[in-house]
Amino acid sequence: MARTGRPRAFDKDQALERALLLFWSRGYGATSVQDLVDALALERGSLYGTFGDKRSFYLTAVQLYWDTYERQLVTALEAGPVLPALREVLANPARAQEIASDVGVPQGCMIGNTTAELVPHDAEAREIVARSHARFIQIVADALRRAQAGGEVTQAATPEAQAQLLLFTVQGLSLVSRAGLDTAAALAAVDALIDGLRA
Amino acid sequence: MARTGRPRAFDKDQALERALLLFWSRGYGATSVQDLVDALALERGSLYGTFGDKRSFYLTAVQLYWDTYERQLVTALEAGPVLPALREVLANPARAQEIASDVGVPQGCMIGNTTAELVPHDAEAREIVARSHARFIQIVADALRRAQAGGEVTQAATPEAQAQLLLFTVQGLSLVSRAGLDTAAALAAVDALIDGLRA
DNA sequence: CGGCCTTTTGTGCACGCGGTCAAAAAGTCG
DNA sequence: CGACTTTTTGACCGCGTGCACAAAAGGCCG
Repeated sequence: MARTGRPRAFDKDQALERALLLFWSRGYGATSVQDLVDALALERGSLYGTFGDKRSFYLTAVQLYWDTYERQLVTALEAGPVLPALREVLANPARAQEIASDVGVPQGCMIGNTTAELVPHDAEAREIVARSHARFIQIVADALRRAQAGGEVTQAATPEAQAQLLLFTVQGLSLVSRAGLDTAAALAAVDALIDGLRA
Repeated sequence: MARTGRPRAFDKDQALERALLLFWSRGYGATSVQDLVDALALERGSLYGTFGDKRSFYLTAVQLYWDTYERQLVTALEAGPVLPALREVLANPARAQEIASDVGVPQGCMIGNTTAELVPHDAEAREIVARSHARFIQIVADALRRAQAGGEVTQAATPEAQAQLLLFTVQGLSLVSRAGLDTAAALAAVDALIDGLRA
């Protein structure tokens, strides 16, 4: 498309990644355009010209966040026993909290943060979030279906119900962790959940 | 203290309740002082004079929210079998979502909303939220301890771990429900969790 | 080399925000 | 009645925001 003209002076992908980190750690409202301008080392006009307004920029970043997360999720579940992998999926945010107690470090799940801050009054954000939820459930339910067939996971509930429960738990864990968390207690709770799924 | 002077022209408690509903449904950032002034039918100065600035006003409302919730929680768990009561505690937000799909109606758990929006950069909010979490765990763990002793609930995990898990789930459920929820699927997930706690 | 197209740069602006203040009003009490 | 206290009222302020725009700059192509 852009066959000619002055070349961009910054790396668009890298700028998006930096913006993702900023939005992730501070949230939408608490991140000002000026913050972005400072952190990305570009000028106001360039930002608007490249990414549109602040809202589109944020939504683009959220989409990138989810795409990255989804890839990791699929990889984690595609081979080996399912329950240990799921245990890791849940344990990760619990441990992340311990490490990243500094300010300015991403906290919680960005999908969850978006749910709380934007979804109630932003239809497009709601769509992105709802789609992410659906994808999570689909991926996890597929894995659980295999695990049920293999005798690893109880058939007391449908894979979909179990996946839905895991979505609730991981979202709740990420959220609660923002208020400070006893890591050991959180891991014990995760174990209790995983044990309840065992056949 | 105020033995004399011009009497207040509005009901303070009622104003706080209305503010609670507004903050609950829109969140902190999306509720402007002007919104409050309009909804409470009082003037700006009266608001600041009575409740302090917007942030204190919000925190007061959150505290009221939690006190009310805690009272209901204690009542629900103090008699009868524990698991059906816990099932209701979890099922309520799932069903609330179905009814309250209109705009302007409270959505999700206000503690969870506060966690996402204020806790990262507000120490006082973090304290309120952390205290609420601790109280929830304490109340639920006490009930679970009784239920374990009575043979209703499995002893495969400690009551504290189980209570922590229930906190994660109820917070996650409330959060996810804001993005729209299949009520039946959510209830199935709740059942899967409760079944996993059964002795 | 010169015209062209695109991005960059930096200023400028209007709006809505949270918050303040001084004067008027409405009670109480001696 | 008149002094005193507290609340009400409504105008007002400074600030930061999201956003637009005009001019300059940089690289491609004929």
